[in-house]
Order: sequence, then C-alpha cells, then structure tokens
Amino acid sequence: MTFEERIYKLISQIPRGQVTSYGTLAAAAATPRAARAVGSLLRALPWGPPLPWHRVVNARGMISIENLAIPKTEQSRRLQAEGVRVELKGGNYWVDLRKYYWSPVMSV
DNA sequence: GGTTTGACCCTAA
DNA sequence: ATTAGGGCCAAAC
Repeated sequence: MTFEERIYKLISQIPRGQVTSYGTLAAAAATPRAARAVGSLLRALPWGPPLPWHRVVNARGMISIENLAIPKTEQSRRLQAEGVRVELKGGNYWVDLRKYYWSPVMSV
C-alpha cells in the first residue's frame, strides 16, 4: 500500500462523532513524522468516494483549513452534525480532544 | 536528481 | 500563556 492509501484507509476508520489528528494518522501509518505530508495529501482530495476527512484536526484540536475550496465552516458544520461540539475562538474552530479524540491503535 | 510546497508538530524563549 | 523558529515527510515540478 502506498502512503496515500494507508492514510485514506485510516481516515475511513475514524468513528462517527470523534476526531483524530494529522500526526496521529501519520504515526499509525508507520511514518511518525509525516504529519505535514498528511495535510498536503488532504489538501488535494479529488473525491469521489465519501471519506470522513472532516474528522481530522491538528494536534491541538483546531480546524486547520485556510483559504481553500472547502471552508473551515464546512468542516465545523459537518462535525456538529455528528454531535461534536465545536467552539469558535479567535476566528478559529476548536474541538475538545479530551472528549472526542480517537486513535487508530485503540480500535484494532 | 534537487527544489518547492504545505489541512503539521515540537521546543524554547 | 503566547509566539517564533526549525525540523519533517511525501508529491509535484
């Protein structure tokens, strides 16, 4: 499997109503320091097949979309639709990782 | 091959 | 607590 395929597969496993981080996905894909590469990958999503990309936030629980075709408000909206509480603070959207964080290793 | 580009992350000041 | 700086990796040129 390519890096890209491993990441997509992991994202598809994130449970509804929970979130994980770019770095966590990278680590679970056996490349612990490739968090940035995960972001670069998601930036390009041509889809297609439904993938819960909105369940991926940064290590501090913040939505990391900026100036993109899909606005961060859309990610926030999707999360809230699943029961995740999203807080708007200083122009950015945040989720409480202590409540909603999920890691692939927990689910194996 | 080298260079550039980010939906990133950690540390130190 | 908040900010700056540097390191990292995979893709596309």
